[in-house]
Amino acid sequence: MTASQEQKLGAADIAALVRREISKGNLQLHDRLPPERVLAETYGAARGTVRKALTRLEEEGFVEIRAGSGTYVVHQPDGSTANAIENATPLELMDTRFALEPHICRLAVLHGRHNDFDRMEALCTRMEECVDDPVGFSEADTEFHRAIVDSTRNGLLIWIIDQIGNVRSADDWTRMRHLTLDAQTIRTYNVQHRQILNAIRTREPERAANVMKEHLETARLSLTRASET
Amino acid sequence: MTASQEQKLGAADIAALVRREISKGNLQLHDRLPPERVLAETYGAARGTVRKALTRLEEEGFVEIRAGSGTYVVHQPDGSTANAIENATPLELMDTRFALEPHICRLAVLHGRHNDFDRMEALCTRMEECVDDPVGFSEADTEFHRAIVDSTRNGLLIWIIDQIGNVRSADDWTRMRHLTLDAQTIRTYNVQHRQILNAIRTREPERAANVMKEHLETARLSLTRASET
DNA sequence: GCTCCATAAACCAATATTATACCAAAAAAT
DNA sequence: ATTTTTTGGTATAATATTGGTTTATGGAGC
Repeated sequence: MTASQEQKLGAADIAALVRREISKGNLQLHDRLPPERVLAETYGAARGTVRKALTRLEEEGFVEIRAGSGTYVVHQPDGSTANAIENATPLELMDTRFALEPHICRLAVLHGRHNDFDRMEALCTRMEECVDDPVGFSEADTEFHRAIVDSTRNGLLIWIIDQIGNVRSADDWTRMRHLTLDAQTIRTYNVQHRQILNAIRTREPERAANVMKEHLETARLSLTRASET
Repeated sequence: MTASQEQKLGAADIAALVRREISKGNLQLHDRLPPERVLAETYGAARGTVRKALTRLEEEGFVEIRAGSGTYVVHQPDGSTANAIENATPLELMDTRFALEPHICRLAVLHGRHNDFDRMEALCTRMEECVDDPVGFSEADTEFHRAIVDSTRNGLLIWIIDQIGNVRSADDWTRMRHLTLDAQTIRTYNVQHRQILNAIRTREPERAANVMKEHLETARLSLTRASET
């Protein structure tokens, strides 16, 4: 398969390698790949072989070969953010949150500042006023988790949570969610939110992470309960 | 490894370079780029070639060429995705991996199948053959972590790790990384990779997660050590 | 034997690049 | 205002690069 050492590379192998470079992003859209004669040398193959590989890639729609000019990349490696996110199932989402949010709490303990905590505090009170308003609660809830990740000052994490937030607001998905949001559940969530905030405020990373885990566990339970209905 | 070493740069190459400077933010909206004659010299090409590149970029809507005045940037790089990722610092990246990968190991224990493990196994051996080849090791390493997340069958997580992989392959960032990859470090990594694989194979979620944490801790250490240089 | 595939070399045709010169629009200096 | 400088716009002929094609050769597997 992957000929690691100095094996002979066939046309198919070379095609695979180049195809991979493209999906990997090393070769981007509109890039011109090296001349056939150069490729031949770097892959240790004859020009004819490289040529076969490229012709095949052209048929597959990865590249475009222009005589006298060169071979160019014509393929967006399905960067469609939308797709991976739109198609995410509620369970996939829960697993992802399980991975991210407890550790985010630890980081919030490390990097959070007073005004971050004030913002969370405000959101807690707002949620407590929404015991009978699932929609309002849901908005505040999203913002609360967003506030936590904001306090980490980690742009990458913030961006990821942001993207995930787009899933949470997907249509049928929110509908499902609201089913699970009776007053009792909201009250439980509120208690947990307070616990999370306190743990972060008192700078206890592990406790913060654990409380977040419990919180997510609760959320997962009401989810699976709802989907059994 | 774009074909941009000491080769002669063609119009397409120059267009690609400028396009990237724009997406990256080094050239911002309404900035004027250097005169064609200067660009020609800096890129080591004739003016006509630079000209072709710029004309093409104008057609693509990246720049606007005004006779007698100059060439100006007219393009907002799709802020959301590219920016958060391109601008991520190594430390932000480490924190993010700390959040994700241990839990991903747990999920791999739950959902992984035999052929997943076989793939990881193959990558382990490949890495062990790369003790003196940092570049080859680095590739295999990325693919190993990718294999783990693949085995979770969680499209959302796979997508996230994929995005993060793009950071890892950013230019100056890889350069920094290779500095830290002496043979000794690679050997340490290899041991840890084996431990991770074994823990997943024997279906021990917590042990898998913990070994992954250790692994990341090691990586973070060699990173901070490198940046103090 | 045969076929399939890869190699190597040579040559052709399409395109790109270079180097140079000069023009026209805009900006800057006077 | 006018001149000067800078900048893009255009043209051209020589040269270099690149894909396209053909041919002859050799090896691996059937």
